[in-house]
Amino acid sequence: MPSTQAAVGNRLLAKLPRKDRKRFLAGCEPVDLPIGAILAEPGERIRHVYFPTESFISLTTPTDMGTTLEVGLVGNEGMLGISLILGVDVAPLHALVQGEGTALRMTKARLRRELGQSRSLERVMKRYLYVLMSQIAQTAACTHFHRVEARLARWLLMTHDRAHADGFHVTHEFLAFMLGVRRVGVTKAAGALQTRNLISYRRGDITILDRSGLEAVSCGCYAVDRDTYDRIMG
Amino acid sequence: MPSTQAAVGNRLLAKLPRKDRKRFLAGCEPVDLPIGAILAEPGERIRHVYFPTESFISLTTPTDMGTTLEVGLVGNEGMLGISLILGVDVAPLHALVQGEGTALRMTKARLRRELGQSRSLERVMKRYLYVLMSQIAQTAACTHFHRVEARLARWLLMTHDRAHADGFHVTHEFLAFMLGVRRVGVTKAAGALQTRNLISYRRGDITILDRSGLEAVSCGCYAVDRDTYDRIMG
DNA sequence: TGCATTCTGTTCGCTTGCGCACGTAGTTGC
DNA sequence: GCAACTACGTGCGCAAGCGAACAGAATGCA
Repeated sequence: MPSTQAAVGNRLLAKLPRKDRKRFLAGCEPVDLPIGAILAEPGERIRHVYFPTESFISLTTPTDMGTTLEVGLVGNEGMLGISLILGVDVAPLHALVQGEGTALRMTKARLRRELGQSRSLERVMKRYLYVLMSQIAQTAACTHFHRVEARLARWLLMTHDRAHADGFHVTHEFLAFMLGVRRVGVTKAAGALQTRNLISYRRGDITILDRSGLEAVSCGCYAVDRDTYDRIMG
Repeated sequence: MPSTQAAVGNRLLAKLPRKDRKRFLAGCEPVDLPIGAILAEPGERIRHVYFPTESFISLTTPTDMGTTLEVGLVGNEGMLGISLILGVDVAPLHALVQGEGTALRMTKARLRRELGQSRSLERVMKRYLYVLMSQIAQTAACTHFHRVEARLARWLLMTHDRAHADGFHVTHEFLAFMLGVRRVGVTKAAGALQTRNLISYRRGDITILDRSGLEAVSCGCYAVDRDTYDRIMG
């Protein structure tokens, strides 16, 4: 994939003016992110930032009892390592590759230099941080107030947006991990969605059949997130 | 209160170098924040930033069904309106004065100018944003996994830190609103804490009797937040 | 002093989700 | 072709929290 293509592949970078983008891309290294890879751990140093093109990444908070909750999802609409823009090179969250595929990667040092040279870059990254922060707050409320089925629907829609395909691989076990519930809870919720012909799945392969149906089942949180992104980034 | 005192009154501003702080304070206006005042609503324009000195402010996310969840708490260790540092003058969260008292206030325009003149100011604000973001993520997990009693204990500790007194005014009804649970749930949890002599309350007046006891009852989230603040800001 | 209001305590039946355990069907590997 | 493994389905009793309703106690105001 030529680098101009790759730029368009990440919607954040696509927003940069042509000249800035060209220089920025020259400092990026294309990488393939394998599923399950851990790109950041809370409290640990950040070495690179990642701009997913095909891949997507889950941001999770671990808790005392070993449970986990996904609080953010990063695909080609965003980036990983955004806290560098705040001058903090320590990761606040756990980052796990959830959908394998390509991404662009840049070193911390290089990013710092780029930020000094492009106001547009700084602007885009700042705005994205605002969106991400809003998403985390929304997730906090959603997780508390909404039922597993609605939350699952939201998760599927968010993932669908970032997966560039109607089907993707994810087991009930993994979903339970992300949603912070039991595997059985996911099995039930997913079964209900399948019965209504909104999705179909088979041994880890989930296919989205009816997006608008899912939106109806999901809580409003999905729409809120999307609107926030459009309002701030658009 | 003379302005140098007021500076020390807010721990964020206290971190500025003497010269920057002096100029910054000259641009601030001391205000009294009455309990219940709404200083920001999601989606609305931000006009001022606030640096609480005695007062403290709840950050909440409203949901579709009229319920609410507190995702952050701002006292003299922080500020309200931090999103301006990201170049977005639209409030992401609802801000409600929870403890009345003094604060310093600055207009959006003036803050913009100050940010252009003081790298220290920018640095401090950026780091605080990181802390706040971490706190929101932590709250997401806490709210989902921990029982009302533990969450209440955490809330009381956080508020105690910001109230500058062992006693403060808050009803079960209000607490329920913040924690996103029924009033009855708060009554039960608070009753349990009172039975163990950790707190005492009477018609809206809560007094903290045993901080370390509360820390034992609370989930680890309180300690996590405090440690993050110290690590990043200290 | 009396009445309305605010705040707290308690009860009842119900739903969601939990932990645990076991069953079953595809899939992989020797 | 059989064993081992992975992924999904189901059932059980249990606890937390919900919605609704009502009762009592403290306070404030007329």
